[in-house]
Amino acid sequence: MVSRVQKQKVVTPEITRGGWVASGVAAERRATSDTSQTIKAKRTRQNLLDAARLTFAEYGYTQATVEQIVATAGVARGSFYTYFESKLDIFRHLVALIDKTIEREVVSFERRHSGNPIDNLLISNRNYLAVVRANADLYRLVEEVAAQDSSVNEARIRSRREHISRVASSIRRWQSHGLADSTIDATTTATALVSMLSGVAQWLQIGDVTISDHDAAESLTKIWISACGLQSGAVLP
Amino acid sequence: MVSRVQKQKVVTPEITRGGWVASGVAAERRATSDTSQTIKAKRTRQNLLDAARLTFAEYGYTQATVEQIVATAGVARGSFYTYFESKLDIFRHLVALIDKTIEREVVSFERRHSGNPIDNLLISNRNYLAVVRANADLYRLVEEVAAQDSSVNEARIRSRREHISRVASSIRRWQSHGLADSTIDATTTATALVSMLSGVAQWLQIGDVTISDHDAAESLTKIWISACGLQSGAVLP
Amino acid sequence: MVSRVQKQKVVTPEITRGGWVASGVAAERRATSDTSQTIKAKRTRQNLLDAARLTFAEYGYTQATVEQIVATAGVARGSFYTYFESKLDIFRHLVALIDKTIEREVVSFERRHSGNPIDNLLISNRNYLAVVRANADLYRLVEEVAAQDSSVNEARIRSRREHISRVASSIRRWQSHGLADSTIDATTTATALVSMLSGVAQWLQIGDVTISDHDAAESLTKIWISACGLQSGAVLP
Amino acid sequence: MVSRVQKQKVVTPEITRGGWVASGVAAERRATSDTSQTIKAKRTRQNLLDAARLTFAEYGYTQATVEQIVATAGVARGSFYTYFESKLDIFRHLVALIDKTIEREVVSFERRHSGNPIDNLLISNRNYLAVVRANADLYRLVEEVAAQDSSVNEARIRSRREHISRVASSIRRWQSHGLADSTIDATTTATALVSMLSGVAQWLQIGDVTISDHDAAESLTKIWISACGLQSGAVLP
DNA sequence: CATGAATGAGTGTTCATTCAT
DNA sequence: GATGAATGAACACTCATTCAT
Repeated sequence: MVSRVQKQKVVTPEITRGGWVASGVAAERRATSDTSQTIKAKRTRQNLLDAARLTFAEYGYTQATVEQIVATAGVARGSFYTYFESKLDIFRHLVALIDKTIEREVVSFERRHSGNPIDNLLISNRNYLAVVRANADLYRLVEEVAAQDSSVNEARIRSRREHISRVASSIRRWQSHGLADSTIDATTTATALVSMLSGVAQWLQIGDVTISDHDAAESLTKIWISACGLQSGAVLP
Repeated sequence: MVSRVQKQKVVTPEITRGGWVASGVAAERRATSDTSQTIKAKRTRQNLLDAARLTFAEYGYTQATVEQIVATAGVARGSFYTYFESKLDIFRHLVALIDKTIEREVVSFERRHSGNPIDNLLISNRNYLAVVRANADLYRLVEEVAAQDSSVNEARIRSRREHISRVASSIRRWQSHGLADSTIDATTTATALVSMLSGVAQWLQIGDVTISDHDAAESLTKIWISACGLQSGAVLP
Repeated sequence: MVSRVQKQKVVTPEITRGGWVASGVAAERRATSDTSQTIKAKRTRQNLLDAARLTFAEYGYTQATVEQIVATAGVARGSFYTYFESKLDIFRHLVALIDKTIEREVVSFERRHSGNPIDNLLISNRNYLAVVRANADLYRLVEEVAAQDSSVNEARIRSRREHISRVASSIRRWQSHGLADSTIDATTTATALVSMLSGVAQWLQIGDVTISDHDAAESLTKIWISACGLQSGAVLP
Repeated sequence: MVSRVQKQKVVTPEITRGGWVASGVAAERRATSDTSQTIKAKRTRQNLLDAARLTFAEYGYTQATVEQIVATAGVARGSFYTYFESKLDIFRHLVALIDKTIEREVVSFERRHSGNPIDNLLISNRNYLAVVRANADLYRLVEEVAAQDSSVNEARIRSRREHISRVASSIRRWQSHGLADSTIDATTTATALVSMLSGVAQWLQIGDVTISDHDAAESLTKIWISACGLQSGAVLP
């Protein structure tokens, strides 16, 4: 599958590193702008990111226009392309920021090989819910853009796969230490639990639900524990 | 008096019994087409639905064009509007067909008040996975379109809410018969389990996973059982 | 929330200070273009106005296409919408220019409270015929567009009503100074005379008539004088 | 200038009697339907004419659709073309009916060579106002269609020219009998008076005016008399 | 570096007219 | 003669992207 979102006006595409490369003067500037960023430039770039986020959140990816973004950012239309290749590009940058947050807030706890598994689980679930809720506006859009662009779609799938994989590892670790039910299939269970976690996280935003993050994390973790047959007092060495 | 010069493309939505009503010339034809449909007309309509499904599946909603749909269906461009108001309209018709299937294949088992709850659960979960898998192409698109159209978005939310509500009812029924853990919150648990179910269902399609529907249904049902503290031998009167 | 999928071509008119306000991307550009206009921009805009006039004159409003206009102007299709909301919008701009001319060339003489009424009348009638003849191509189209768009229709009616009203005032002023027949009804007579004036003005263009503007103005003024019973030597103080 | 309204789908035009000729099965039926009209056919045809009139009056010519007409008439879409060549064709038939009425109600009085000229004038003016008022809905549309179709435009011009010509003849006849001012130019005066008459007639409809037909006819005739210098007691032999 | 005018391919939708049934 | 499904040319309008100034 090839990205179809950026089809407009791409006249002479040149392949590099498996993707499209921009041409034109703004592109040349972008190439250098990574290294030499004045303070003002950084601020403009950030303004655009903030504006894009607001605009995407309000109108969705497809309906949002570059014009709206630059108007919100208070810069000229052409300046957008000084900092970002395309509408899709700025969206990917936005999503990348969330991924970093997840890595920082959640993954470290999932991976923690020591301490009380249940405590770690509760913390990571709680943080996950918090991060997703804080970025709910963008999360929804990932689904939208994934349907339109293969690179975003693949990134989304990869991210989910890694999440499942990390959770499956944890389960196997627990099993190997006799802390979890050894009869369950780690991958299948991880798939179910990750689906549950992210599904609930998103539903909390859009469903207008009365469940608090705190209660949700408690309940999810309880289900998680019973699904894995985790021993409550267990501690990893 | 209202300006009529700019009538082209101006959609004047009028609400009736909770839906949209068509306006314009083709609309007048459509209005009567429900009652008096030639065999040929029915065939053309079905061709368009099939073609739309294929096209949407391949290109996504946004990228798919009416032109592609009619080309696939082998009819003239204008014929599309003899049967459907718009691209969005045909999409909604497509989705409505799935909803009917779900109602038929799944809901009846969820609602079943008698028999072995676990057996009913396994059947309904299995059917749900099958239906979603069979319609995975469209399911993905619902997310995409929901981001662009409020009516689809609301339908999606309503559908999810009802699903959760049905499951919560089941849990409460089990609890009242002493078959399930009475300490869990029915709604929260139902939210988690429904999220898990639909999350897994979709992931099975897009994740290129090796888990079979059968194994997935088994595992999900097991988690479901343990989450609710369902007694394995239990039978509703 | 409102459906956003069908946004293409959906015109969402919002009333402000008695006019239409633009929406959409090009509209945002247009909004500011009044204040900050490059020389190049001004030229392009004028090119479009000129081209539109030629195209409308040759093909009529309905039959003229934006494509023809931009081809004549030598600009890209999209540029049209940088400067004008729609085909109707550019038409209204064109008509507004004539209205200004009429105001400048004719109304001032009608309103003149001093001097020889007959001289003022002759001048204003002569100028009116000249202005209408010079803009005959557009005047015809106003009738066409008025049948299709209420705002143009209302503007046309308002304009005529004001014209009649101005003439009726003149007649009353003459009557109050004893210069005109006091038995005639000012409004009815004004209606007749204005109808005559504008009717003749248009007929001179389309009727392929041999009457010169000069003779026409003389004759019309003579009829006007006799209809009002104006004293030939009369002078307003 | 060539008619541009009927441009759609005219594939193989054949010229006859200076116009376009229809092709296709409906056309063949039309060819014979003039001679062999069953009662039912006549009724259907009349229904279509009535429906077209209502539809045109409400939506204007351009905005009215054949679909609306047939829906109002309660016949099938295809049946329209059994009776009329095109949308334009039915419009011309409608206009022709008015022309006949004018001929019957007005022209005979204008042409009357005997009796009191002033009485004849008053009657013909009164009738003219009445006829135009009764057909005001269509009269407006003639202007609209004339801008789009040369045949209607030419018919309109011819009609006006004949009107002026008839009035000019009357004036000359009066002059030759010493009943009217011999110094005025008959054609120029006729042009002015006819413009006044038809201008007022239309304005009475659209201007939301309080002047009654009766008063209008009186005033117009008075102006007419003074413009021609008609002797009040004069009688043609 | 910023600007904003210019671009033009692309899209959904309309509707007069035809013609198989 | 009636029907109404099918047709397809035509059109207004959008907006991501480019590039001269």
